[in-house]
Amino acid sequence: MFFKNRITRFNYLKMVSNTEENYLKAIFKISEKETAPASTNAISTEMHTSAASVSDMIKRLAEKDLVLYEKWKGVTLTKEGKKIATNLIRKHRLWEVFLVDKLNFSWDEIHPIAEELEHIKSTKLVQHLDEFLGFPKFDPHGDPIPDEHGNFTFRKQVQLSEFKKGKGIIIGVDEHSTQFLQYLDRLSLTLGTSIEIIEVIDYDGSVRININDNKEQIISNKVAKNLFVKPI
Amino acid sequence: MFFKNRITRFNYLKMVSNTEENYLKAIFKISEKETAPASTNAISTEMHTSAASVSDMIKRLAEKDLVLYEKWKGVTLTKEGKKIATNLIRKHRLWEVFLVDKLNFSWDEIHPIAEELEHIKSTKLVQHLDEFLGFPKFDPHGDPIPDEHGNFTFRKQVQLSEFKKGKGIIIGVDEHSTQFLQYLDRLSLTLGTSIEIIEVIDYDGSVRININDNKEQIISNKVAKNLFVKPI
DNA sequence: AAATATTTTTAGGTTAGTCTAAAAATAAAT
DNA sequence: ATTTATTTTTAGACTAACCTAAAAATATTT
Ligand SMILES: [Mn+2]
Ligand SMILES: [Mn+2]
Ligand SMILES: [Mn+2]
Ligand SMILES: [Mn+2]
Repeated sequence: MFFKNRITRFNYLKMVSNTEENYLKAIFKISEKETAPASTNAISTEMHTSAASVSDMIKRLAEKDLVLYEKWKGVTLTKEGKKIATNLIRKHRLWEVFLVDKLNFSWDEIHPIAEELEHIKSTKLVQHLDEFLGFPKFDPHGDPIPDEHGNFTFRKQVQLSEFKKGKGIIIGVDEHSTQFLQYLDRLSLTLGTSIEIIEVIDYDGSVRININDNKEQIISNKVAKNLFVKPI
Repeated sequence: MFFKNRITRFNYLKMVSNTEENYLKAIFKISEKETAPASTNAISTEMHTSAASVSDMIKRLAEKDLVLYEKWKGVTLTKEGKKIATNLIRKHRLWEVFLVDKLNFSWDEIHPIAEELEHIKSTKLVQHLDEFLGFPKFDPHGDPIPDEHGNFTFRKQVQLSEFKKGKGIIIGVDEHSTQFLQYLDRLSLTLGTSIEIIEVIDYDGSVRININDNKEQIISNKVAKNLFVKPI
């Protein structure tokens, strides 16, 4: 194959498959929670593949300078790898906004579709989509949408389970399963809902709350742990 | 692998890859122009793959009952294969409408993006997209968008090169290359433009036309062949 | 410190989708 | 009717992405 210029050749060599993108995203997500390098096992759990497959893939990614890898010592993303991962997350979350805001999907059914849409390659498409959506900073689950440079908007948020007293507004969820999100709908615990803590029950960590100043409700510790709240 | 019910098992067996979808679409397109079964060579040209690869793939598609195939005799789509192909075309053209109408792309840059988007699987997504776009019947190139049953809207159209006298409106193009479409933009020959034939030049089949009743222009026979016109 | 358990890597194999080269069948030309 | 050209199929090989089973390294218990 012949290349007219260095840039084309460079891009060709850096060509990344959908699968490789997914691995990079998995490593990024693991690195968000842990400071240590991502372990083979952690990646294999996230990707639902065998540890052997992960070892294989890690080598390919290291070969392409997308991760730093030393045998037995786990893996970290390079600048280039991180860029691909955050861009994938950016696309995923923008498409989720599109599905909810424009196509009237509900927040519990969008994730698997965005999982496909995130791999569409055109950068112009992403820019136009971003503009069409009004440059949203958060997705329908309250997760921040990185900008084109990979910078996330931070905001102070607390797990409801750690929120001992006072009022707050639900601004995010830490679990994205359909089951959990539909249960939240049933409890009217959607994003933007205001919550007041009435009582934290010592016995099991359940929380008695007042929703939108008009309905009292007890929610389990597990639910409380998966809700992010902004104190007001 | 264990299946709880017949339907799941059925769908699993009928699982079709992106590549298989692309082959089915190629066969469909060939069959639109020719009544005879699609030849291996025709498919290999359309798919930019070797004839050997096509022979291989054809066997797999026949195994899945998506095409009828007899060695040396070419291939035709089964009902099931045709359904997959038309659905793919439906998705492709709906996404093209989305890109132009909602994201302000121009008609010459949308095809390769739609080539990726057409493989997104959710049928609910297609329904919602269709509704969001106002149930369009034609895409930005004037090609008909099949409905969910695979039925195309037909309309009478003539190649401009066959249109000897009188007035008409441009309603479609037979070539979708960026180069051709950008050239049409330069000539102001976009969809909806009215055209009057002034003269057909015997020597090389060029056509002298009047565009929107205000500009005379000579266009080559090659351009005229690739423009579809509705007489008025 | 040894024994045991866990994690990670290697070895070897599979499938989808591609290729080139060569053989077989069909079509066209003499 | 032969010969020649074209088309199609087969044979054999390659890569990406997966797998299981076994070996090697590291971590945890006793
Ligand atoms: Mn998601
Ligand atoms: Mn999300
Ligand atoms: Mn197109
Ligand atoms: Mn089109």
